[in-house]
Amino acid sequence: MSEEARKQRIEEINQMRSEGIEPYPYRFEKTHWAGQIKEDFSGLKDSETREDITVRTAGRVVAMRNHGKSTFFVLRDNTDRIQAYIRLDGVGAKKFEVFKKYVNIGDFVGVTGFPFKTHTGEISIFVKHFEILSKAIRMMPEKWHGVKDKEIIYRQRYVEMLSSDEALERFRIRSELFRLVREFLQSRDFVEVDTPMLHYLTGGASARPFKTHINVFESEMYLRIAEELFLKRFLVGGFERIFEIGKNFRNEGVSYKHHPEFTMMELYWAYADYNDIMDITEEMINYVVREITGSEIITYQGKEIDFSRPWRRVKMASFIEENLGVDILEDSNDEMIAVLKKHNAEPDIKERGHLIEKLWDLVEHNLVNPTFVTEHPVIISPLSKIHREDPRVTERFELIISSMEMANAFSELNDPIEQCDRFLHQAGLRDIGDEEAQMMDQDFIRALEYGMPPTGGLGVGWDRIIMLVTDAPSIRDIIPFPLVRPISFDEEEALSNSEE
RNA sequence: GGGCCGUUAGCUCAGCAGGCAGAGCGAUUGAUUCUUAAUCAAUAGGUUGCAGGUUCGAUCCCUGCACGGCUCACCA
Repeated sequence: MSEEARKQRIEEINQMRSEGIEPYPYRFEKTHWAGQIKEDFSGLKDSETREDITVRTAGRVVAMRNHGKSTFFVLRDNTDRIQAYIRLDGVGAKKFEVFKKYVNIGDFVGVTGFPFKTHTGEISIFVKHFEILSKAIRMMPEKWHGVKDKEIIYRQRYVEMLSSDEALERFRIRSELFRLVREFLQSRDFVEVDTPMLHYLTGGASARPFKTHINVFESEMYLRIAEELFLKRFLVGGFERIFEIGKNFRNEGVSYKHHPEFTMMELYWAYADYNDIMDITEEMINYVVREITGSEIITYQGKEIDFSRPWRRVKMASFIEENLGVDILEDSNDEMIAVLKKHNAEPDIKERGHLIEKLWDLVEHNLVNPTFVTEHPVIISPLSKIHREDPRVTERFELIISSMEMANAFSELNDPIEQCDRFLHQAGLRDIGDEEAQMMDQDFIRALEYGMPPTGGLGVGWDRIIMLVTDAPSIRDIIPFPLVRPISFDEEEALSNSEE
């Protein structure tokens, strides 16, 4: 039937044109948003009209209640919904017929009229003129349950958005969050820069990259897994406070907190160290959360998360030792393997760094409130400076909230000789089959040889913060168009049903 | 990749110990000039995800596949 309904709509459109009505006109001038009208005229008394005022607004028709010679319908725009009231003696018999015949739920309509409040107290527009602005030929989802099918929600996000104010709000918050982050950083003299997404070498993180190929240079390329190494070249060049917000790509698993394409922000602050970065991270995330949710304490998936400062700080080695009784700084690999075996979490590669990462994974889920985990061993931190007081660890922290790693930061290693050694160690890992180990980047070393100021750097996975502030259970819920398994359009149409 | 669950009308969902496939919304037609999940009357709408098997007969039982969700593994 949907197919039949669609054909009927197409037939209607032809009919409209034959009557000289354009179903897809070019523009409409709004004087008010729906939300504005509600706000501006909230003071009206029931049944009060303001015929002296003319408002013009437009949106999608999301509800229609026909009464014969009058009709109530609801327009939804990007601010709110507003009720409109059209009646025969308001627009004339001819136009009223056009409305009844051609305006359906789902169409975009522009109206001109005056504001009034109904007997029952709803601010509405009394329609004097209306224009059909765009005809929809597919049927809208169910009006109060909306779309629940995850398949439609992820593959046809526009359908979720057009039928769910909550979905619209979720993505509005996403945008608002990045606006707040920029505002926060710009007010502290950080400059937004951008670096390439196509790399000949991957670095700055441990992850498997997506491979691609560039025809002009007949060379293999990778989509970036981090911004880090290019941003540091900015520091060599003379920038002192920079940040970049952009997509990174990691050719790895998908889970509620992992998505192959995600939005990362990196920030570099010359003459600062990881303690300064910890402070600014705390301040920035606390600010963003407060601005968006209005509170320092939020509920995420039924759990309370308290963002009030200062945040807890724990040393990685102490935290692991407290929870698992193994010392990642002093105990032997065999001792660590024994503990991992007990938890059935032995990694494939029995190299010390991997063992430490594995042990960490076992305890990470114990952290709900924002917690800085600090002083990571040197072996798993190839881009961090050695700790000024303990040569076994680095000046590094990760921020954990709700068992998710939200940020990673360190006093950036700027000693070119040592950086070269660290890369060599990573290269050794690649040789023993670690596809995630970093590649030697000789141009980056060369850049460091020209001198980079002491610098604190930070990476934040904002997608996950957005999950928290929107109470979204999965990262796919806050990425507007998440990656989905490809299926042919025919199959997809079979799912949403319709078509040819 | 493993385990569990799911896929029925455009949407949200029922259903059947194997026996002509249902409701609400939405759509169409009609009535209705203050409704708001409007109301009332009528109509249309389905290869029950796909392919096999068992059976007189399968939406239902079995197998395989596709897609999705959760979870474990993997992974910042």
